[in-house]
Amino acid sequence: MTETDTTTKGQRTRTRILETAISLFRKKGYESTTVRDIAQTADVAVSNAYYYFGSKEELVLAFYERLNEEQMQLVKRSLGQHKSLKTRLIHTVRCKLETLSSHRDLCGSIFSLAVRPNSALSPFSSSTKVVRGRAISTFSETVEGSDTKVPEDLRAVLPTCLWLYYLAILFYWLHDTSPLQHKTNELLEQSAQIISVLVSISALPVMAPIRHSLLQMMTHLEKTS
Amino acid sequence: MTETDTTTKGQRTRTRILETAISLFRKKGYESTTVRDIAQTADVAVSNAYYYFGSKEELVLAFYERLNEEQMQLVKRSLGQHKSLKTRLIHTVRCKLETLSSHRDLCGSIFSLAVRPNSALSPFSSSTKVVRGRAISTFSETVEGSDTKVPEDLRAVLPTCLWLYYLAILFYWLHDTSPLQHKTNELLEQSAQIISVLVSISALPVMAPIRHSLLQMMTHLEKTS
DNA sequence: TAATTAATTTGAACATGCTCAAATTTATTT
DNA sequence: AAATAAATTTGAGCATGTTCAAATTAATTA
Repeated sequence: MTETDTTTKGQRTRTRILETAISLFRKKGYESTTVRDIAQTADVAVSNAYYYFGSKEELVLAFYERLNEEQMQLVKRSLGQHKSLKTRLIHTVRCKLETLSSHRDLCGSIFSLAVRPNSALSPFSSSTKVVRGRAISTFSETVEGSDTKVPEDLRAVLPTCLWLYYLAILFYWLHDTSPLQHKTNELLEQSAQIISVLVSISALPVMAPIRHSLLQMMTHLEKTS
Repeated sequence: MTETDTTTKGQRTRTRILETAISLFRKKGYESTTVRDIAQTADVAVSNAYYYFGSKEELVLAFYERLNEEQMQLVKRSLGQHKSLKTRLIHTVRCKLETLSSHRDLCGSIFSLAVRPNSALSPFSSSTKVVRGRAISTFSETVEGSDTKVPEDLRAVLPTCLWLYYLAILFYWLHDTSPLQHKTNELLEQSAQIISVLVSISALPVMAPIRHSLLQMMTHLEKTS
């Protein structure tokens, strides 16, 4: 505790516990990392860990937020290399999965927790509003910077749609047992192709009713959740 | 144990445990129903329950299968009343949700379990292959009986697509806190509209590449999982 | 500085999913 | 029927997430 260290003892303990937890999660995964493990490694009583974090879930949420930051940075680093919506979308999703790739089982656990209604981790809950907003904004960039012409009205809802699309891919990826998850890769390329073609032709007269329905649906959904 | 009862003692115990479990799940939900609860109510030692069911999860899987049966019957009862793909799809999904409506929290728990990779409950795992197949076949009927013209090639993959679509709606429904889940209903109607229009125009030349991509994607996906 | 309040830490438990070796019951063989 | 094998049942106990009252330490007040 030097002179310049204005942090309180509790804050330091908290940080130590969190860092220990993340490190152990990285090393051994979620299930295999015991709260007792964490406490012992952080040189602290189990109940002390619970003084700072209400549950093991809360600990993993912190890790999740950190992964999110990594994802966004990795996406940004080389998104500019791609011009078409298709390749940009593939790049974005691929980067995101890349970030998660060394923690697949951990992500599975998080996803499972997040999917439970009333969970604080739920991607639709208000407690993840900030993180969700940032995630969606990533897809805004993916859309905005592309040379694919996107109808004005569609532009407003497309990022959210793509974020939902990403969640679906993520879900598939979590369950993909093929070597190196190559099946997810194929799914990604095929589906990105479909999406980009759909967006391209969305300006055609035949697509007008669909575009209209989609807009109505999305705006309605965003009203509350 | 009458003369006509050819069941073995074990079979009867197994059934008793299962029925007890389902009844308790219905009454108190998944989390609040303890294996000890089940065993005690079924007049059996905890370890005896584990002799018949490898885990609590396995018990809930049986419940899930039963709900599935109820769903299918409810769908069939009045599917014939609807002709267009759109109304048939809405009817099918609505019936399925209806069956689950009195067990929303339970379904949330099941869904959360099911979503976890390596889970026996996973909708993609081989242990749910039978149930999954039946669920998809329901959507086959939904498609087959409609007066909407579906291109031959699309017909092969559409049921699976609709089943995936149903899972998405189900997910939304689980998180829908609006009164009587009316938002889910709106989502259902809008999205069913979009799907039916997409299917209708899928035969048009503009849609050829998309249809082709979709087919390739779906057949590739179905190869293993 | 002494007293008091607040923040932090701890060890001892609890609840629940699950396992296992041993006991008991049922079925089969000789 | 006796002996043996197989199926069923049990109680005791483990592992892990979690809680809590009490102890200890740090900060504040009188």
